[in-house]
Amino acid sequence: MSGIREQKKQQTRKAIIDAAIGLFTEKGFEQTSMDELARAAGVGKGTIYGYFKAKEEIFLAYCEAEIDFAFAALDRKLDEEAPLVDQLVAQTMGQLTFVTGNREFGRLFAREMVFPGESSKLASRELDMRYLSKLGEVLGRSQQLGELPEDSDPLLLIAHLHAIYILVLSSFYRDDLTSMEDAEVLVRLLILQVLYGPAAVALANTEERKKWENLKLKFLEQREPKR
Amino acid sequence: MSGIREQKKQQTRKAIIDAAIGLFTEKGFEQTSMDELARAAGVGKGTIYGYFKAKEEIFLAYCEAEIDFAFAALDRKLDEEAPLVDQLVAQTMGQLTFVTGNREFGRLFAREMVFPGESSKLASRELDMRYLSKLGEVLGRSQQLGELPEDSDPLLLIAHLHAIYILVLSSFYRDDLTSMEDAEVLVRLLILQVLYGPAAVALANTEERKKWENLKLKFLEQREPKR
DNA sequence: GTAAAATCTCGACCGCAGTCGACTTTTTGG
DNA sequence: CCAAAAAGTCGACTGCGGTCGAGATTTTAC
Repeated sequence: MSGIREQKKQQTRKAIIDAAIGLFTEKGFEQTSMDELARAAGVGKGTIYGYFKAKEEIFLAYCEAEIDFAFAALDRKLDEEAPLVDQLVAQTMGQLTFVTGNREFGRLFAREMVFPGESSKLASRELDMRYLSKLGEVLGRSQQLGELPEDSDPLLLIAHLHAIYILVLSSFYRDDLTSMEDAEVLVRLLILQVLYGPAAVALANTEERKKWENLKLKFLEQREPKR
Repeated sequence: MSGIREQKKQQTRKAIIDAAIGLFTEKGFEQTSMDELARAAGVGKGTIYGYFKAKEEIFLAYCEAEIDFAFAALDRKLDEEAPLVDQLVAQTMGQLTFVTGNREFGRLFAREMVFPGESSKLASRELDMRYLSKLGEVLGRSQQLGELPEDSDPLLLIAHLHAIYILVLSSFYRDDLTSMEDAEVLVRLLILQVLYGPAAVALANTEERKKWENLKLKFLEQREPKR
């Protein structure tokens, strides 16, 4: 009745997450063992599993904290007056920069978000909601301004933009993209294509098209030689 | 000089892969232990690591065999006379059906292909080459037939189609899609959008649009209630 | 206040992927 | 042909994530 138990539980939970944030940030996720984490949190190892189903779930809790921060920063930078394409590119690149900031962290995070296991399904859904609704706002404003055809379907566009984001993230982890500039070129072209159809490359400026030609060369080169 | 060694090595390698195919197919990847695999292959556990860097690498070798089979089947079914959109949808759905045939296998496979670790980067690159060149052929034919604007960039289109494939795969693993019919609706609409711009939904027939409306509802429903 | 029930805590323990170094087999070179 | 070097094989061992059940702590019921 008194709720002593509930109180303690909150404390313990916090202790675990705090310890995780410290250790993961310091030594990385894979390099932190559960024994270590338990010791740092001042609880038995078994206790942790009363709060989290798996190590991976602690990782997601850790991510949430980081993401809150990153999203807030992104929001501040977004310019609502800029052209639609620029806003979308900025949003996508912002996410990308954050996720790939630490390569190993990013890969784990991407894997969990894009192909979640049973245990991370809920967490992943919650996280990408925010991202999707952000895009929804941008598109909504734009549609009202007449930048988009009236009969276009916002959700379908969002799906597509999400697809682009995942693709670029994947390209990064497959070493098809090696710099953020390259990534931005690809993102911009893909977004142009979605918004304006397959002839959209023509809309890019000369500078971008040159960069794109280089990117293509690099890509094909890496695959052609049958080795 | 005699090459006895080389010969034996090929044998051993084959024995390991064969054992893996048998066990993975029968009991699944995660349920098969390296000790078991070693016993089945008739070698010591340590020996396996002379042939493969990690369990995951054996998994990819296993995948290659499966994929060869699936691709051949797909090729036979593809109708070169069909409209571009139908061909692309068929190709994408074929892949999807294969990969998700076994849910757990598919998730592991997708994770390795889309966000490969250092050890699987090469294998993943080789595998998706075939898929990409397949799409390239289809698009090439189509461009010659004038179904596509002359100034569209095939590689960019391929990138986009790949993005769609990954997105739909992801949606499947996030339970946003629960049937292959749903998946096909989404794939078709996304492809239409890429080929003909954001107003393309209008190109779908009434039946598909109804299905899409249902899909959207289900999607939003699952996210709205703050629980 | 107390005894029974419910809940939480703990670390020894399990099964696993991957390593290591002692041992065996093949190749080399004189 | 033989001994030294190189290459390959092996399973006991290590460290890890996750489980389990005995015991401690809180809540409930009277």
